[in-house]
Amino acid sequence: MAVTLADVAARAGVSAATVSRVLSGNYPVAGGTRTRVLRAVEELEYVVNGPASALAASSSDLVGILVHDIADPFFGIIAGAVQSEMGDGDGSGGRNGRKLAVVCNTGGSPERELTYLTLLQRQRAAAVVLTGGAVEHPEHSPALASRLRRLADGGTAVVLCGRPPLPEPDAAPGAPAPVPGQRAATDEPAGGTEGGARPGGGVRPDGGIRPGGSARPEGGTRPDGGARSEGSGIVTVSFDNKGGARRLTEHLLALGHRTIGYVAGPAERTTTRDRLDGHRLALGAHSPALLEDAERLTVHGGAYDRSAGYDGALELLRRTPRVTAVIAANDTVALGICAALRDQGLRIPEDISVAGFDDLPFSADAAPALTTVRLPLHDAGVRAGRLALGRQAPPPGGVATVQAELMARASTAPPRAD
Amino acid sequence: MAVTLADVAARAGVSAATVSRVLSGNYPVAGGTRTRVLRAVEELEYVVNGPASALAASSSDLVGILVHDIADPFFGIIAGAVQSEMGDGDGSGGRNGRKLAVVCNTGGSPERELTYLTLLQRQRAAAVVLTGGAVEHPEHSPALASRLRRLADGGTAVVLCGRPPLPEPDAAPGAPAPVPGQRAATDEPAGGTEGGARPGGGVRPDGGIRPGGSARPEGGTRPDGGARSEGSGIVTVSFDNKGGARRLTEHLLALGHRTIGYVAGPAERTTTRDRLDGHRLALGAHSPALLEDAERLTVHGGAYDRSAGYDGALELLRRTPRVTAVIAANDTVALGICAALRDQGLRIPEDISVAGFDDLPFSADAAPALTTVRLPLHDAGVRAGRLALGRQAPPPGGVATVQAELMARASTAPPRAD
DNA sequence: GCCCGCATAGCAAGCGCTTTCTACGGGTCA
DNA sequence: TGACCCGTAGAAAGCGCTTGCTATGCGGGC
Repeated sequence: MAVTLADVAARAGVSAATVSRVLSGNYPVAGGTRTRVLRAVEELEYVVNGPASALAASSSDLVGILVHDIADPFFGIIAGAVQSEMGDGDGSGGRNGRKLAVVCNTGGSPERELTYLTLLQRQRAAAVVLTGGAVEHPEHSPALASRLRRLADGGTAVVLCGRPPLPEPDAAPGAPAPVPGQRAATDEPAGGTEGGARPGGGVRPDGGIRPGGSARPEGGTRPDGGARSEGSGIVTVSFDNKGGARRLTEHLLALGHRTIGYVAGPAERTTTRDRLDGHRLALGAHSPALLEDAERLTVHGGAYDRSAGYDGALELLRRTPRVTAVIAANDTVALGICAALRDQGLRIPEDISVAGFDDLPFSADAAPALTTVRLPLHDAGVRAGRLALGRQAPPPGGVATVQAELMARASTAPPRAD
Repeated sequence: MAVTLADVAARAGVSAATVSRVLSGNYPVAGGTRTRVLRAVEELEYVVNGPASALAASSSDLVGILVHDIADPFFGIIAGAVQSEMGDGDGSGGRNGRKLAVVCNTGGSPERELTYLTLLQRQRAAAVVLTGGAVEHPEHSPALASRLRRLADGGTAVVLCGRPPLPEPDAAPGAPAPVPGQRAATDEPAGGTEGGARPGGGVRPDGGIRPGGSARPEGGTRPDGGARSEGSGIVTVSFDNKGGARRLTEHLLALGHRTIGYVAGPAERTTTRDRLDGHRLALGAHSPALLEDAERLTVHGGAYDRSAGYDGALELLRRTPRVTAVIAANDTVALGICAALRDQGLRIPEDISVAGFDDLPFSADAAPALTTVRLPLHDAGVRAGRLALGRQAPPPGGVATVQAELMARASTAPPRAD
């Protein structure tokens, strides 16, 4: 670990400053000098000290990706896509060439989500991408929103992918503390402290002055500067869960189903709610009567996993043996449902239809191939990645919505005619 | 971002040093002072500056987990397990409480693997866990080994999970030649490597002073302290791919199959080779004649994914229409094989048996339920995580092997009697 | 009653890098 | 020919935190 900038400088016969400049490539350095430095770097196998560099530059090349369940391909696909955008897209090769995109597994726990966010904030991450539905909780949601805004204020790009945009920080603008109960601007000294503590006054390159409550992180010093522009600097790539769910249910209705079970995900997830909303929208549009039964035909699982589907299907069958179709919270749940149904001696789709959501890779291979709703997860991830890096202009209003497409396959068919 | 240690110190009416000590909890601080500091931290919503802290302490709480394909549950499960071990196991809440475990997606590319390793080295990561089979390449392997050893020398714990241990750094690969004296430490317990690697000698904070001695078992302030001991400080949790594959083939042989196709993974992965070895071992043990056919009955896919299975199965069928069973590189590939077979009008297992490997969650839900070999991925990940943090003593010889268990299910049956 | 030692807290010196600001040589424009 | 400017490189001041060493206050042993 010993080899430092100074070592390289000595070897190349230049000053540390020059080496630094060669490495970051944002300052003119004569060709010969550059070559000499590069060779010294090579010979000494010099590797920049990230922390030191981050400290001095008050920025880092860490990008955090938060996922609910890393073992779930849904998140894996998104995360992989985001990560694929982190390379040095501009081929500059400079220090800002490559970001260290890291994925953090929250396990669906709001606390861990917050913990990771703190860790990321501690590292002064360049960007944070939160994937998957948000957890709606009267206590957690405001805490999360406030932490995200604090991050954004600190210059970290925040992107939400697969969840609804943050609610407006209602009331009094100008204060970074958006949440009512949240210690109102108590510590507003922040600005003052800064000024006072620093004898050097205006030396601070970025945050130093920042007049008023301008939420916008500093302008050009740091690469991500210009791109984000919406109020909070928090952009969203949301999924059309509602529309997709609606189309799926319409498909089932069109096939003739009238008693449609629904094995939903955890009630507090926005994804769960949105999909359910879409489902009921379709039901209601078809006939109010159907809507009345909806409640009874809905079972909430504790997670988006296989066993939730298995158990949910059993419960559904117990409550309403005559269901002719079951919609799952997602494809994984659908697989569990299929298993349960088969164990009960029911054939799919002859005796009962099953539909999933997401169109994960394995869905087309299920037997029978699963009818589902395709979400362009990869594309969404790519987009989120670009947004995070400021390589793409944020969508108007800061929110982009990606569409969901019905994939009608073999697991759904008209109900038996008996 | 403005609030610094100094701000907190000012607010609490103490010095920055004291605040630092309260936060890291490795130095006696009077109760009242501690409370005051903690309150100030609370009020100012202070968040440590990671880079600064890492720079000063020359250590960080980053732990990198490298995976080939983040969208593949195989890796997701391992990574999730590793990550689950990163919490503050001792509940100390101190700075060393929580590590930022991040997963990096190499996409199976050796270059990206190296790139990530550099990035991690740059961050002075506390540990690095490499998961999944290694890529065997005359150029890449030495480069990787050398980089890993450099990491280890720099104090980063390196754990290999699911791949064979690093070969001995045998003589004379002229290159930036890794560490001459290093190997000697093999028989040397603990201290050797550690002490030698640190020119600064007594500077290391470790056991340093720690007055008061809050009887914490873990190796001192800095985690990796004494735990790793094998020569290079690189430990391995390897999978018994060979044994598992062997048992799987034996199962098929016992059922009566004699023409067994094999859709393998990319040829250069150690996982591929090991599984194939196990397969052929079983074949050879049964009858040399079978071994002769093995070559012709093996198809290599370009990846461990569904389409490799689909295409591989088709190719196999083309070459040898009379195969009665097909073994897949892993479960995902098996699914692709099943799809192809079904598309060809073959029934599983009546017409042809199919077996996978890994026993991923969806395998039990496939139709028919997939016969496969179960690898305790979660356990292995947990173990790797503990090893990485030095929370668990390294296994003798630095290598632990986890066993594979045959899961005979419905996708395999005796061959048709025609 | 004095001195020693212990428990606490502060001082200040860095950690390795970035980034002004300054220095300097040579070419250019009057 | 002299004042300037441009292109380069170096000196040095931090970035915010950790930690060895030092200072202070107090209780107890002789």
